[in-house]
Amino acid sequence: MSEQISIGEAARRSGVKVPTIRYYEQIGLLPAPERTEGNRRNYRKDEVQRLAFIRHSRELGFEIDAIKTLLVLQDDPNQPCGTADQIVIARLQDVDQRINSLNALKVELETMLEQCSHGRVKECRVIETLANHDRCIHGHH
Amino acid sequence: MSEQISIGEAARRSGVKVPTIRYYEQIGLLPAPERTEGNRRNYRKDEVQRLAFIRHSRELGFEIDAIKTLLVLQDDPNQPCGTADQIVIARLQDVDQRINSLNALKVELETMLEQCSHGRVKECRVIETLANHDRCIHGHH
DNA sequence: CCTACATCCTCTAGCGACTAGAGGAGCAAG
DNA sequence: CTTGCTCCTCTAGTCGCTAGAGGATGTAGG
Repeated sequence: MSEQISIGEAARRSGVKVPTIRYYEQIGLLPAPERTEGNRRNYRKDEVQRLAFIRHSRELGFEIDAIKTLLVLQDDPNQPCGTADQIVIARLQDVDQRINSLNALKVELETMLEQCSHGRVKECRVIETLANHDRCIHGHH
Repeated sequence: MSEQISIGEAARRSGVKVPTIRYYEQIGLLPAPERTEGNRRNYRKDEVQRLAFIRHSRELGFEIDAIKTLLVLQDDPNQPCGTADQIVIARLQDVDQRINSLNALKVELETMLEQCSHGRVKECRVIETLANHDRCIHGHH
């Protein structure tokens, strides 16, 4: 017969924590597995594989809903992959936006630090920049 | 006497939404303002200023707890500004890390898209890359 | 066989930083 | 006087987990 895979073992193999696996089952992202006589979850290899898929997708920042769609696609290999493409493209745009705003932020934070005289709060540019958004790098709005 | 500033007006001036202002009061980030006869919040200019400070800090990604500390510093101008510095430095490191991992992500997502033949899911690299982390850009682990 | 101890089970509540909605009161303009 | 806007409080929901209580089951050693 095929191997017995406990939830702990599945966690080790997939890199998804035990409570998170149970959570995924609860929200319907992962189907409920078979149980042993003692009522313990007993995973099959393809379920562990599915967990790894989920984990990788989460690492790439996909939302649970997007992952659900991706999993449906994976289960039906004759579907055109345009939907998957679009999910990835949307995520890519999101990532680009985040990178841009984080870069702007980085500049602003660095400027704050450079201007700080390391004296008292009274003449501290850090506090003042936070207080007075107009003077900051983003300018008026 | 000084101007009457309703919560809606304070929201408009500071850029913080009305329910968020009430939330900030609830968690003790913003002191409870005076009330009018009709039990409405009545802000003073310095309170609106404080809201703008909070908003800008949030935009820069500072956590509420960090902002609490920054506000205490702002209120006591004779304190050395080293604490403020450290908060900013910590945030800067965090931002740097995020930028790095987002850039790695971007590359991976782009690679996925480039390899996709835009056919069926069966031969789609997008789905396969997600399923098979080993083959992805990050390599084995 | 007994005892530790690890692992598992379910269930509920908490996190951060809001956001949404119910149900009602106050206020200004027409 | 009525319409419609803003305001009030309160509770519950969002996302993706994480933590903890309280108990059952499984395994290894003595």
